Amino acid sequence: MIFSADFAVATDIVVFSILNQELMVLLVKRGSAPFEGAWALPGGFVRPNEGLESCARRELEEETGLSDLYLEQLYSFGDVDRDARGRVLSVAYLALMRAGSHKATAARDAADSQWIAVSRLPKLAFDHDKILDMAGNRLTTKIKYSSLALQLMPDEFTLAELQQVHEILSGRALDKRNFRKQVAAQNVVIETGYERIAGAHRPAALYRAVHGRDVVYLE
Amino acid sequence: MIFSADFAVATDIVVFSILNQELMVLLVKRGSAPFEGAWALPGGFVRPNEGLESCARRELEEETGLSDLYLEQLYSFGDVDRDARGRVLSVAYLALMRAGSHKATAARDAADSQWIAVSRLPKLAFDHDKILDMAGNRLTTKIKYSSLALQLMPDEFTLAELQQVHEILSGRALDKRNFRKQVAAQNVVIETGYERIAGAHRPAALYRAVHGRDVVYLE
DNA sequence: TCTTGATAGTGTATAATATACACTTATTAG
DNA sequence: CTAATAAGTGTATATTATACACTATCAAGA
Repeated sequence: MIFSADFAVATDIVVFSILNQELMVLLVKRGSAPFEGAWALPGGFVRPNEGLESCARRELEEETGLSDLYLEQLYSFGDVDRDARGRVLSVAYLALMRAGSHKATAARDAADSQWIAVSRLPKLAFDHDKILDMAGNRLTTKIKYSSLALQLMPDEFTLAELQQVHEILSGRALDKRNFRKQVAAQNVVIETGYERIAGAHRPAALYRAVHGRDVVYLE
Repeated sequence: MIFSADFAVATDIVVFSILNQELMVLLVKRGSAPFEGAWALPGGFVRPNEGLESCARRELEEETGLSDLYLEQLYSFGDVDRDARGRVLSVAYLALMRAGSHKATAARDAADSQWIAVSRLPKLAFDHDKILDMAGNRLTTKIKYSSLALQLMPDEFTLAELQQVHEILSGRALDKRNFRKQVAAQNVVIETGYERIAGAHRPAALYRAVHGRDVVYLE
């Protein structure tokens, strides 16, 4: 070996989801030092024969019971002193969970994993504040030029629900008619033909993502 | 140590520059196995007490004699089999060199480093083709919504020169008057007050980047 | 010194896109 | 059958993007 192999490599995952009109992130409570008892991003060390994204998916499944999420690589954090135990490089991932599948979180050691509103975050372990901040920025900027927001929606959804998600992420109210015109022009959703009847009012048409779980870029 | 520390971490740098109206990338010829004699991206292993970006800058200086470039992290490549010698994670960086400083490249072991036109690339070592491809995409998309292209310009430049760079990167001709209106509206360049006299024609006003070596995002 | 050739520099009209804005429709509950 | 609630729709205006052609300044050379 002509090179030194003395890094540990980990993945950390920032999982966002919308719950009760709020942007939530999934955190785990650390069970051991360092930062024992503190909140941290789910994640863990990459195994010798495991790819980076595979590691992220496995750690998510193990620590939080979640599987089958949208996942994209975010950034790598490799400051010399970011982990007191040694030299640890973390490859951070941004993950999005479809609304309505929150029950899965209750699986396994769920007592130690919890959805927390991004607007009410505790101080996190390691440099996880920085990672989460970068993930939030990626999310809010990328919804403007891609179909990323659809990854937060259930398989079928109404346009009013999609608009709400955009409003939560952009932090401002959107005009209903203009929003619908834009969505129609983007060709990323299509009517399923079914309707949702939900109360004493006109039923809403249901839509689904044209490109399934792929993210497309809008011209 | 409660975790396995058996990764080698490297940085690889995709340095772009414009030379004679062409987009060029700086490659080095490998002097040892694996891929001995093949072209590769400059880069090398991160030292125990060295940050990722510091490593990228040091390797660039050592292998190509270049310093003081614009640098941004691109993506991390960690496939299990990407290096036959062992498990190597590479953090790739995108670097841009200001035009007119090419002489620096002739320094040191320059025989083994060379600017090659992106349109006439050889097959590269490792997964460096993939890395270079991703860097090219980042560059060409990002110039549309940021002041990134200014990092390819010398300290002082004319608007015609800036337009040429945009035309090379976007691959299409731009209208002179519209280009100048856009540039003026972006507030990222300012006249220096000097002119460049270059031949039997009206001299061109010289401009410089308002934000120096920082990249700003255009609304 | 006058003509030619070369690049710098400038404005306007039209098309396309984005924004602001209010009423009608379908349904359930009482 | 009336009231309440959310779904669904179009148009006029403002803003932004595009297409397009001539004048200005200089150096070289006749």
